[in-house]
Amino acid sequence: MADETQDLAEVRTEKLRQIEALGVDPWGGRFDDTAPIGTIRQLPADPFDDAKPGPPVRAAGRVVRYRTAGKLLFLEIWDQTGRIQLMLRVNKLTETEWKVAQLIDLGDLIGVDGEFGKTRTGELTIQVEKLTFLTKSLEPHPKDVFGMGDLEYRLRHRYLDMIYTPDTLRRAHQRVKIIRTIRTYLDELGYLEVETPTLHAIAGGAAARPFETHHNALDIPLFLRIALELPLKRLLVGGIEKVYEIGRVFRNEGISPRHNPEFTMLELYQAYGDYHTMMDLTEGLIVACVDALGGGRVIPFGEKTVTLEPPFQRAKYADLFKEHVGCDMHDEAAVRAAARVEGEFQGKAHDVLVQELFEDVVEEKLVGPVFVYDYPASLCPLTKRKRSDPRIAERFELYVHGMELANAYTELNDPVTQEQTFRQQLAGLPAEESMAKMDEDFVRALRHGMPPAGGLGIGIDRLVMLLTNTQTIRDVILFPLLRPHG
RNA sequence: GCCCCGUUAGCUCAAUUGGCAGAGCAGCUGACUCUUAAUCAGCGGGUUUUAGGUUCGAGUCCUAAACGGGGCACCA
Repeated sequence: MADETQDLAEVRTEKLRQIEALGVDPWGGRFDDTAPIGTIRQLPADPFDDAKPGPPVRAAGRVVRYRTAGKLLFLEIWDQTGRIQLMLRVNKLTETEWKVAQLIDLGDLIGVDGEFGKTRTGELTIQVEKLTFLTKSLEPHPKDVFGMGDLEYRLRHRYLDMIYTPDTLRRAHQRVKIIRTIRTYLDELGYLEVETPTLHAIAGGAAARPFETHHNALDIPLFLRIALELPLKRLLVGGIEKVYEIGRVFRNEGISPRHNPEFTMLELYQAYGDYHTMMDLTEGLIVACVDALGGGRVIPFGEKTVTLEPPFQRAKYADLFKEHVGCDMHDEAAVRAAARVEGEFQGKAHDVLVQELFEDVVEEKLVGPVFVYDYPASLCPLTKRKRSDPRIAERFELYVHGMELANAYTELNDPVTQEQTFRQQLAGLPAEESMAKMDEDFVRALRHGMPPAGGLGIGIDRLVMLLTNTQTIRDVILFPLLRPHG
């Protein structure tokens, strides 16, 4: 049959026809009451002995190895809890089952009933008494065992990556565990989880280019949200005193190991709190996540190590600036001089230069975890100013190894100041780059009285990167954005 | 948007100075009732990402494009 050149997929299609010809459905069906392979492997295993059969088991999974030995056939099947070897013997199966077994390819899905035990060489094995074919794989799978090398191939075939790169599936499970831990933690503190719109008439709450779309019936432009902030604050006005949302936000910007155009944010707001409230909460939340993963509080991150042991360091922005840049952040002449040394563009507003110096000079030195607090006010249009120093906003960011993990404010609840900062362009920037867009409806909400509050945002993807020792955001998002490819 | 690098069999990778496009795994045929990265014997498998160019001759050199990676810009 194969004396002609045949595509690998054609060979599989031919086997599919042969399975059908044996009266077996190659696409399978309901197969109940299987045990996870990981559970089966925990059962007591004795060498096979027909006089003393081992425990009966039923399993299903994907065939990842196939070895023939004459009238014996060894397979391994995989499910997300593990792998196990199957032993098929010609005299234990029906003629049809044995013929079907000869037509199995790597990647096919099968179900088995049999006896659990050990082979002579000690391998945990199911000796198969009944073989149920569940699904034919018509495409060849990448080779097993050595893993997959090409990142593009892995990303474009994530389902294969999940099967053949164990870390990929492990990270997907850890991500779920982290998010579930966050929900449980906040729920127990009395926070109410809500869902707010992803389609916004004004893309506010952050400074980022939005994705644009259009609603046909209303004939209006709409934007995918770039932040969760403004709807959640309206809920504070409405009386939900502790509120949070975990949701997707969209920013029409560059892609990098730390940026995906759509990513998952946690934002939460607590009435009558402030940014110090949020520091304590952030610390508790992250430690709860670390503990949930069960790998201890000292975790590897790339070549480095992170110690997530509370209390985290807390450092004033101005002090760090003074320490690493070498001058007072409020000293305009000195800041300009320092900026010149760093090659920063002159003519920018003072606070912009301060922030650029901070990002260029200070950030990389922050090992963390460290709460950096008290930011230059003009960079923070949604943040309350310090009563004692209006140049300073009550904001913190949490840094770990130069990565921003969390961002929090004492929320600005003064509608007059809010309207001013919305109208005020950040000096030196054109209108479309303004940090915040005028949202009159939001200001109106504030005018009805928003309680003083603390607010917090955490980039979930980056948190998962940190806690799962992953160096690229593409590997904590199952389907990161790629350019479509034939 | 800019700069640098990569793309060879289903998968992972070789190919010297520009000189016959190869290996392992996977696949196919056969042997084998305890294998396990099985083994043994044999057989197939390629528009070297694409389109041009230079050359007697291009996987290799040149130009452009596609896709990807890293960096920059953007990302308060």
